[in-house]
Amino acid sequence: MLETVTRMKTANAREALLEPARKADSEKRGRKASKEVRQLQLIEATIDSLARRGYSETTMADVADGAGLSRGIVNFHFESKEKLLVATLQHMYDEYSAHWRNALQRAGDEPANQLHALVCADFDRSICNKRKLAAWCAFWGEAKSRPTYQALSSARDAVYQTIFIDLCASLKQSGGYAYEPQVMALALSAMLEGLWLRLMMGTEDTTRETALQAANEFLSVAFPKHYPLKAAVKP
Amino acid sequence: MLETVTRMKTANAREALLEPARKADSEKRGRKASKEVRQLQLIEATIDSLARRGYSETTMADVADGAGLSRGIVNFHFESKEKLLVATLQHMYDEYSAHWRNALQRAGDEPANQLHALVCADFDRSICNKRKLAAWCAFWGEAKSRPTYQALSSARDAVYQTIFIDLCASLKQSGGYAYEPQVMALALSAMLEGLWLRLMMGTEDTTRETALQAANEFLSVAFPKHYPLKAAVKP
DNA sequence: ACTTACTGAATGAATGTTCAACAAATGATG
DNA sequence: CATCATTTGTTGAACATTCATTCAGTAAGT
Repeated sequence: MLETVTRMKTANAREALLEPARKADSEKRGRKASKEVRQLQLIEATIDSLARRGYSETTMADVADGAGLSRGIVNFHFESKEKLLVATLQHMYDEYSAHWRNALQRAGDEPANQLHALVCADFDRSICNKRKLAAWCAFWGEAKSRPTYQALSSARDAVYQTIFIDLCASLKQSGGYAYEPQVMALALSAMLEGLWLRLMMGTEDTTRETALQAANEFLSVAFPKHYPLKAAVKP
Repeated sequence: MLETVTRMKTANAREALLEPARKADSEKRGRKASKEVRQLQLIEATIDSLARRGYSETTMADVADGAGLSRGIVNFHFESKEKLLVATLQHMYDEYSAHWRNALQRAGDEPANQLHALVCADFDRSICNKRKLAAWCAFWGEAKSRPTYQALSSARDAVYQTIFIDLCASLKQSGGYAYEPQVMALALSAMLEGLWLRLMMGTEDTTRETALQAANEFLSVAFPKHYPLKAAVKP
């Protein structure tokens, strides 16, 4: 009605699966697509809305419009707004989790490389961009008063923290440092989150590059034997 | 205008300031109180509501109830909900700003002492408590999509950051360190914000004491000549 | 008497949810 | 293969609720 209706077959559905966030305004409002595709599509539209308007201004209508679908659609695929938001948070959590686990695996067995890989992973474009950071922050703002969000909202959860502590302990032993691993791991992970917050706020003095630079500087002063200080960056 | 609200000093105002969250159902709903007292009272009730229910669930009715006043009261003292929230954020900003400026002034002329004082100030009970942190985070979650909040929402603003950079530069010179002051200042201030975020989330592994400990550990590894590593202590 | 602070019911706008109707895919049947 | 039946996905209007705002009225202070 709003747009011309075109027949959409399985080929198009597959295409939509590969490009779920596309703005394609032509075929989307068509007919069928697999349940998973539609849900993904709605979740992406939710992230968009969160990033654009913030948590409190994100409405079902805006999500539906953003996906190019009708108003009632969200309640069909997700039971309620609340459940849509939980699913969205879960999706972001899964994505983030998979990302750092993958980075860790590719880093080999050397603890110093592993820690560096984790730090770098945090500032990867696929994870660390305005849209996603804004969505994360929208959830953070509500997490304290919503038990359901709390568990998922700290992207860097207990497992992540444990790995950080273990890595710090390894480096301490091999480098002969004096600090307490738990304390250093807390300082490090807190700094990473703080840099995210800075990036999200969008003060122009902090970019993804300078944030990564600051994180590396931290590694250099905390673990000088493993990350010798020199110019790792360019202007 | 908004600043004058937070800067009032009648006897009644001070009394209300000391016991802002009081439930007193007897005298409050009574009749008169100075305009400033009422506004302060409503701002405190707003912080309560933000901390208890989060930004999106904070309603005018809840604020009015929390203050023990009638429904229409907020629109009388503040023109709208939006303006109430801006005034609340401004109030928190002023308070935070005054706090670290005061700490800086008391620290004397030694840069090392000044930096340490700023770090400690961040974890002072009067500033760093569940209620206030939750309110900060509520605003952070909305800041990106609200220009009005953006300027005020980064409690540690441009001035603060400049002071950090200058202090890092001073310490670099007197200690002969190799880092770039800007980068180190960013790492440090980001870590402080990240620790706040942790505290706010309320994961039980992070307390005000362990957060301060982590911050001091950072100072020790970044500026070893100025903060020799040993028992990190509290004020 | 006059001003100022305050009340609380009324109002209207915004928004999440429901649902009856509809359309597309799939399956069944001859 | 054509036709009908059933299931599944989708729509959009109607509904109910929540909530910010308004305002006429009231009471306290001066």
